Amino acid sequence: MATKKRTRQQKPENKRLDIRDVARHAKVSIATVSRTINRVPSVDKDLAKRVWKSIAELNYFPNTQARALVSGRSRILGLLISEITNPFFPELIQGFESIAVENNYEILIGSTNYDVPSMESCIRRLLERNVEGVAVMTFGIEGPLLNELASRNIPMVFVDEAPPSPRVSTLLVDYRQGIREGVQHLAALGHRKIAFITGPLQQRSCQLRRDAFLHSLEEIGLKLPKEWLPAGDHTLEGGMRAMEEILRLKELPTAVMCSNDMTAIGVLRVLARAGLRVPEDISVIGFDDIHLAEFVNPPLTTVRMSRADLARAAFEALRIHVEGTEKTAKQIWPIPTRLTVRQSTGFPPGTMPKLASRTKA
Amino acid sequence: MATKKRTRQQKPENKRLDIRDVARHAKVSIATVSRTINRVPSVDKDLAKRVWKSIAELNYFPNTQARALVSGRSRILGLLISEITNPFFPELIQGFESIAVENNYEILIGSTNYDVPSMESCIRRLLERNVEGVAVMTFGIEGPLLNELASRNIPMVFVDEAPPSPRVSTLLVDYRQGIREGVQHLAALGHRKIAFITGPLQQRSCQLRRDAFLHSLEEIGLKLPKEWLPAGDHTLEGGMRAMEEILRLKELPTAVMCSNDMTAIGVLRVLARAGLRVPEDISVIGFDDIHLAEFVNPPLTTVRMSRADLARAAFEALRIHVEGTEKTAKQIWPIPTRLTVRQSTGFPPGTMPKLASRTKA
DNA sequence: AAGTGCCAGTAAACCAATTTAGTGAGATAC
DNA sequence: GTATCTCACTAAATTGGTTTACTGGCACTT
Repeated sequence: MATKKRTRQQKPENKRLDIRDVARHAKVSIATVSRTINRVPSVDKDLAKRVWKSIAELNYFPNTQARALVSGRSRILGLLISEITNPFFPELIQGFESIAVENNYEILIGSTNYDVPSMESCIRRLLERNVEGVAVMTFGIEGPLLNELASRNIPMVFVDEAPPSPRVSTLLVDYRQGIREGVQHLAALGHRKIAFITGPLQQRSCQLRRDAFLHSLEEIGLKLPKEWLPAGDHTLEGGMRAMEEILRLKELPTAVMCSNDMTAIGVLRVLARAGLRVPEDISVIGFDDIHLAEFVNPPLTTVRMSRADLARAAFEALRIHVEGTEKTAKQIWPIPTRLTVRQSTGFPPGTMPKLASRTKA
Repeated sequence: MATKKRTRQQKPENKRLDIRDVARHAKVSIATVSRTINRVPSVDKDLAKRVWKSIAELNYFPNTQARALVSGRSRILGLLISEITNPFFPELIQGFESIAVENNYEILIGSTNYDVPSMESCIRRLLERNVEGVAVMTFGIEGPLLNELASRNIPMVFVDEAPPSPRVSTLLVDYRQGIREGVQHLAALGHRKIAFITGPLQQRSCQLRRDAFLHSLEEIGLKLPKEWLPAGDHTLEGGMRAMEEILRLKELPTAVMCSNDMTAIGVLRVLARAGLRVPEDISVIGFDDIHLAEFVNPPLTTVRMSRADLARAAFEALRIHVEGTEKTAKQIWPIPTRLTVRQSTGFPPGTMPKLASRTKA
């Protein structure tokens, strides 16, 4: 008998602090504590003060699980990325996390590792944890599980991809601006032979970068042999392979633009091995402006896309649907890009014969 | 009347799938569904089959929050790191996450950003989400909130630091082995003047690396002027500053070892700027063997500490306390380190006069 | 044929919060 | 002086699972 009623009588010492402990301590009801915590305005000022004092004294904080269960809000957002070891993503995560945490959300990171099964398992994990929204920062809308996210009406945000349902937003990046600046920068230096190493073209973002490049080239009346448009895969190794491919060609470009910085760093590496100097023999431009770009040799001229902006836009796009009244609309943001000139770009070889001559060491 | 009982009668269409939906569908009791899901062995085989079939057909999965609430187990582990943009950590996260996910845990990442207030706020977040264990991969045991973790008896694991309570394990890294290999590698090449750039010495790990270096130097009878032991902070910029400091000295070392790879990459950068060639003019060794080490110019000779091993050890150390019967013991693992020789180390200048001569371009 | 296990099923307690319906006290209206 | 209206408070239902105590049916003992 006594043991049966134990739960309400005496605390099994190691128990977590309860909302009813606070209520008891502040000598008010449980509901009043709840209302105080949730800042319902009707609570009497003096009572609220007493409650806050008790909360502070007991060092209490509410149980997130219980809260999530009853309110139906997990306060968790999912963040789907390609691969955490690609330096672009940690910078993105940092931005997304800080703004999420500021707003009392926790984030769950899923790395799709560029393959569909891992992506499916990521999405399942997110579903099981009842995420309130998902920022998809990796490619691939395919897959039945993603449909499940949509069918559960979970808000999502994609980059550059078209939303397949309501409560799904798209973030548009203005690749044109930055890439045009890059091409014009090269052209102004005197370059006429410019190659471009693409990313994995399944990704819409990579198509858009390539198209922006081709468009900018056309604008200034330059043509591009199709051998000068090799495909990388946004990894360092892929950049190395693509550049090796270019080096095997009869006619070399005097400048190479890359779909991202990791590719460009791979390019730098291959050029250094081949004994070609950057920028004296060949100029290189990256894309993203990852932290590392400033520290490679030579420091990389690159198109900057602010990860902080991207993260913030992604969060706000989600918030509109998660918290707001906006239940059906889909929103679009334009993320700007700008060229950052460092030391991997210079005059093409031959134009300043006294200072730079093509020498293979 | 009718509306009052609605909840149990008809579903408000958009409601989440319930365990009782499954029970109804499989024509068994709720308890049986629960037992089946949790693989209680006493469940009748045919019944279990029916339940699994229903689960699959309805595409049901249990509500994690409700489960966590009643079972008292959140299946969330905390991972405290210094800074996600330091490439060491993404690699660590990758390892820790993959093993955690394999075991049905989710991880919550907290970046302490090298300052105590952020660390406190991270710990508070972890507490609020009811983490079952925390892997502390950054320095600083101080702070009342960390005591709170300990006082709540939440299992933790530290690297190189002494546990302040039971249910707290320590991971020991065998710095000696790898660093000795590095020093002996340099000595074998002919180096006698070796500098060492430390990390932030508040961290026990950094002290240990430094001590391992000093010990190895002593072993082979070399002395070190104290100007050759400048402090970095494990960032690239810190490495640059420390190397600039060394370059201002009257007598230069012929080799520099670094407390981590980011420091070494900063060193390479400063040396390149100063017109010193690596390894012809000066040899450089890093520590960690981050992915990037292979791709800098020249590829970095470095001491490898497997992030995967570290992550696995951390997870297992936590698991013992979280799941196991081991309620009070503290465990210790030895994580091995080995030298990886690449191209940033070579003979000291002057020893092979025909091939390498000290030239400042 | 009665007694004893052994399982599966039922119903209810429980976890820690939110939220709704209902209550009671004080203020205002008539 | 009583009726009515606020408004803040309390009590209880609810969320979706797990778990326990209890019940009932079937098989095996003796």
